[in-house]
Amino acid sequence: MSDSPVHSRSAAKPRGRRAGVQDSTRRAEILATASQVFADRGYANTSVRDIGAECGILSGSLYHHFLSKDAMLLEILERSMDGLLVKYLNVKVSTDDSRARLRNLFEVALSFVAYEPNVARILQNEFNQLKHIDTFRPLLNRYNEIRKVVWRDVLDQSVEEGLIRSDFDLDMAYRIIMGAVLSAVHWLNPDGEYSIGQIADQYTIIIIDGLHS
Amino acid sequence: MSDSPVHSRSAAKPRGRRAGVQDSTRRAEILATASQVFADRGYANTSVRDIGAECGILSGSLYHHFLSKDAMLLEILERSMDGLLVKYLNVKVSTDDSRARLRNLFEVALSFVAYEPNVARILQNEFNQLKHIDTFRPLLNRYNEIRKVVWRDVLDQSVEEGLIRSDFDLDMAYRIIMGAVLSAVHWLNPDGEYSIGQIADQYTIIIIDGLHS
DNA sequence: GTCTATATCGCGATAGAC
DNA sequence: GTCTATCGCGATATAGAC
Repeated sequence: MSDSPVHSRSAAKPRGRRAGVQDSTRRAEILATASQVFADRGYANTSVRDIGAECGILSGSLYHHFLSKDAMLLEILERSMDGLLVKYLNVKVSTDDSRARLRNLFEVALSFVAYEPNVARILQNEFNQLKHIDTFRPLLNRYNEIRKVVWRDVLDQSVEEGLIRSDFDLDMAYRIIMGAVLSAVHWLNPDGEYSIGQIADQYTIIIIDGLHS
Repeated sequence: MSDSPVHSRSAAKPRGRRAGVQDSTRRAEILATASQVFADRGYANTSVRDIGAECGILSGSLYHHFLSKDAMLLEILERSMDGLLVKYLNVKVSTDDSRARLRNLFEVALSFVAYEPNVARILQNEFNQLKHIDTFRPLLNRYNEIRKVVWRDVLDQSVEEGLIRSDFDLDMAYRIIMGAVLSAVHWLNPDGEYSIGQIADQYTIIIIDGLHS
């Protein structure tokens, strides 16, 4: 591709990385800062000037690293969702007991909320609008895989293995559960009164056993 | 009407209402349309030109009815939250049985989501940013009253009356429950497979009895 | 009550110097 | 890799004719 005339020219540049090769340093720093600002103010309310200011550079300089504001958000969300999917799948194949499997799913989800709160907040607040925009459609595949291959599959397993009653609409159960889990973005604090593991236990209790005395 | 000359001038205007007296007609129509657009595209992504277009008028004409775009959103949310609070309080004082009281709270909340979906979606997507903006602070009072006077009080009652186990952190229970209920904005359809009452029953089952078989 | 016309501002993005 | 400078556009809001 591009222009190497004879043999040469070939090793002249770690630049021209706009396509997607990662710096792993400055690029990642900027994305981390941008995540925070997007989460705090909302994507539409955040200007590239805001992001630049938080990074200590001017807005124009951001375009050396990224093609557009949209591209920044897309990269932030894609990376995080990929990591989340891997952790989910790991739990799915490595946990035998039905109740423990569900509990560990809770723990993965809650850890995501606790340790990538900015991404979690962006997804909670904006995903339902982003998913209709062409640029962000790649996120929908990941979302659907998490929904179907991870959660819905595990819920089906739980019915088969006798943990969950068979007369409850599992699509509704899934929606209620995900709503309960994702809403933790509004209050979960990794340094709070309870550990993530303890909170996963509480979710397991309320969802499987119920609150009755 | 307008200008009948003789006795006249005294009854010349239902206008000059900018302060807050309600038309109940055009004003309400515009607010209903605006709610829809705000919910669909997000508040920050909606221009006053968009709202005008959906109403069949030009953006400048909106300022005859409202002081600003912010004022439109505030009025939409205040009205709805006031109505919701009234319905909640009615359930609280009129239901004796502990389990039924909780179920009826679910039904009020789910009806709100089903029949005022635009407001519910706006609140779900934007409340956490709006609550930090001075203009929208009046909403926080209503939110806190719903949280404390309605839900938290009823949960306390439920423990006292023996419905709910006493070893569960009720603040966490409240947050989990509200997350589960509000997430219904993403899927609840009043003409869907289940009635609102049936869905309230399902919520009661999953929260009180649990999903175990 | 709506339209015409416009003021004023901040946005995303670009080009080229350094 | 960042800055200087700026383009072109669309945003909220206003003033006054009709």
